[in-house]
Amino acid sequence: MKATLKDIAEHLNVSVSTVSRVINGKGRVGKETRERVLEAIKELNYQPNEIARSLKRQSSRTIGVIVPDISNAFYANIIKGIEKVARENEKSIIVCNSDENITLEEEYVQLLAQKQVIGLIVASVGGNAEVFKQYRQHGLPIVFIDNLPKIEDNYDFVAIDNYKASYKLAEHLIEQGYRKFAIITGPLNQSTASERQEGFIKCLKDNGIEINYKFIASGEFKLESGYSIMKKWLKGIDKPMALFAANNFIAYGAIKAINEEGLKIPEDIAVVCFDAVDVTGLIKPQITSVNQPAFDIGTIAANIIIRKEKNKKVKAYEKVILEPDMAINESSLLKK
Amino acid sequence: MKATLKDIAEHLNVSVSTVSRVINGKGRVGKETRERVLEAIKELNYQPNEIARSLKRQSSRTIGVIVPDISNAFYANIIKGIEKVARENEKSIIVCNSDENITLEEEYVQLLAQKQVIGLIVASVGGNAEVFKQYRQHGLPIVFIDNLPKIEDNYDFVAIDNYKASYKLAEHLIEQGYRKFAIITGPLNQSTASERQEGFIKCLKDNGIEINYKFIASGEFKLESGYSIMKKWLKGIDKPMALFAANNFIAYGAIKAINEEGLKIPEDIAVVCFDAVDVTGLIKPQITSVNQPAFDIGTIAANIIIRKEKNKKVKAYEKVILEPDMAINESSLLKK
DNA sequence: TACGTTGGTGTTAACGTTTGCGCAAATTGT
DNA sequence: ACAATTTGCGCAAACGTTAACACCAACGTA
Repeated sequence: MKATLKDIAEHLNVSVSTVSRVINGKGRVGKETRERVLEAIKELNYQPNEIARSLKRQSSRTIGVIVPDISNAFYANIIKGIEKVARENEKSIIVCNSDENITLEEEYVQLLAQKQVIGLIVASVGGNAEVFKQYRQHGLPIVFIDNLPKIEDNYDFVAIDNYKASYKLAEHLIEQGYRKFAIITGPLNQSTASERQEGFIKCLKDNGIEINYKFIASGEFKLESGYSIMKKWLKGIDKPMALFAANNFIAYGAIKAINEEGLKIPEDIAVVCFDAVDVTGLIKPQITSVNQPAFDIGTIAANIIIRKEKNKKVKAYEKVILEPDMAINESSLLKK
Repeated sequence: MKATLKDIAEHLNVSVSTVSRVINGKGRVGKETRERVLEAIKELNYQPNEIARSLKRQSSRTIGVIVPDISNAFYANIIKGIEKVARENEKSIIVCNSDENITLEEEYVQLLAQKQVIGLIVASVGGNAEVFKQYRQHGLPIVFIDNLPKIEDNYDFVAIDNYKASYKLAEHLIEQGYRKFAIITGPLNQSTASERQEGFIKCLKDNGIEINYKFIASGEFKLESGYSIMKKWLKGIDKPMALFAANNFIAYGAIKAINEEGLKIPEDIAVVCFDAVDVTGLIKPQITSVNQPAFDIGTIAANIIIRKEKNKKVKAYEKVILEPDMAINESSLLKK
């Protein structure tokens, strides 16, 4: 059906290697032959078989990417960043959705390894990196983004400074006059959840503010978690005055609960979180949020992979921690 | 570095084919040998080279997907649907972002064809399907989703009935008492844009409502288009009373303009559109919208590919037009 | 005349699999 | 006890490429 090198070669009565040389522009080929080959390629609509090439070259020219949720704009933008760098370097990417599921994530790691990807970029939902260990040992470069699983030896990692970012959010709330705080984080085995919580608490301690442990909860990074936890708290007599949600979905859920209880943001209760970028511009209230440079995280991670593949012998590990950027909005602004 | 069949074979003093047979569970292998092989596979952490397999099998077990924008939740959900079916059938997917760019789209088609995908699912941004023609001829199954490029012969296609959906939106607005309409669509060479416009206009005509052509504009499917076009209209003395935006981003932009001009939705002007699903639940006003079953579109499209690959001889083409589903919200509700 | 050079091309061996074929040994049936 | 069958396994070809190597012809140079 599809034309192969052999078809072209036979069609022109030359050898396959001659055709191959024309296509790759390597080695010598007579001018006239070259033109005849080029013509035949067009005529037969020849497309090189990338699978065969990959096998021969021992490189798939493909980067594997695993994220928890592709429909989350944060991850979608990371993917776009990766894709840009990949394109520039004539690589392509395979994206897998772990659906926040550690088992699925592991399956995908295996799948991608079998597909001989040149490297893996993973926003892992796992707490440790045991699974990744053996693949690394066998020479598969792995770059973690966003969440950093615990692992003994070195690793490549790209993320923002979650600790510092949360610290700054707390500072902002204190400055606005809030004193009674609540925290809803994600699964604490994920560094994104634990570091954000720790940074926030540290700031409270540094400012001599009492930590109210009954208003610290760990759920999933999902709307439902934010909603149900906040709902429960608001049913009590003692209510928090300012909420720190560890990601956007938790915040959305919490705000929904707050609205339902008829409370006002930010007068009755303030809300701050991570990653609440609003492409529509229509979300009310606009939320104070640390906005991660998702696209950049993607490009940086991809560049690490590219560099590693060019330089296979060098076994250096890069840890890139970006400065957080905070957008202050009405959800936490008491003073004008 | 990585272990191959040969490594295992040598390690055990058996032939490669024996090892291969154990792995694939095909052909006869003695019980004891099988166990020894299985053990060695674990010990050496053998992972089958999927590239070599694909070459030999003449199938990459991979579905290619091209969408205009992965960070649009609509496409992200389509991808999730495709991925689900792919997983169930032991296939994987490669997702490409055409960025609403027809040139990039064509590049990706070629790339995916070279990667020997078993089929292509494309939400094309092009007006015609010339590029796809030759690939189809060479036996590559192609399923169009969402937008249907013009093409002479048959094709596989999955989408909702855009014409009918827009007709229903118009009906709803008329029923609410609106009489002066504006339309902002996307590029008219895309069926998604033209059909939506036509369906809406047809309903107006059927109801004897005058078409105000100065309030019909075609831009891009982007926020900026909705914003600038609406802004211009609102600067005039004669203003429309109800807007039909052909997709969510156009609507967001238009609403931004409406808000800036201090007009009230839906009292001064109503807004309806396509695909304004709000995962946050916080967008104000909540928009009346035709919500496409994105996930289903994905699963259906993927199933078509799967079927085609099982049944290569059969050359049937499927056209699946789903019934539209409309969510009526405050952005168009005058009466209580 | 002979000899290096170089341009153009074909031959061949890989890359890691899968699989049809064949052969010897083991098992079964008569 | 001998044929017929079954079982277990190796051999080798193939999938579509690439690239090291070798070869021949034509040419320039000593």
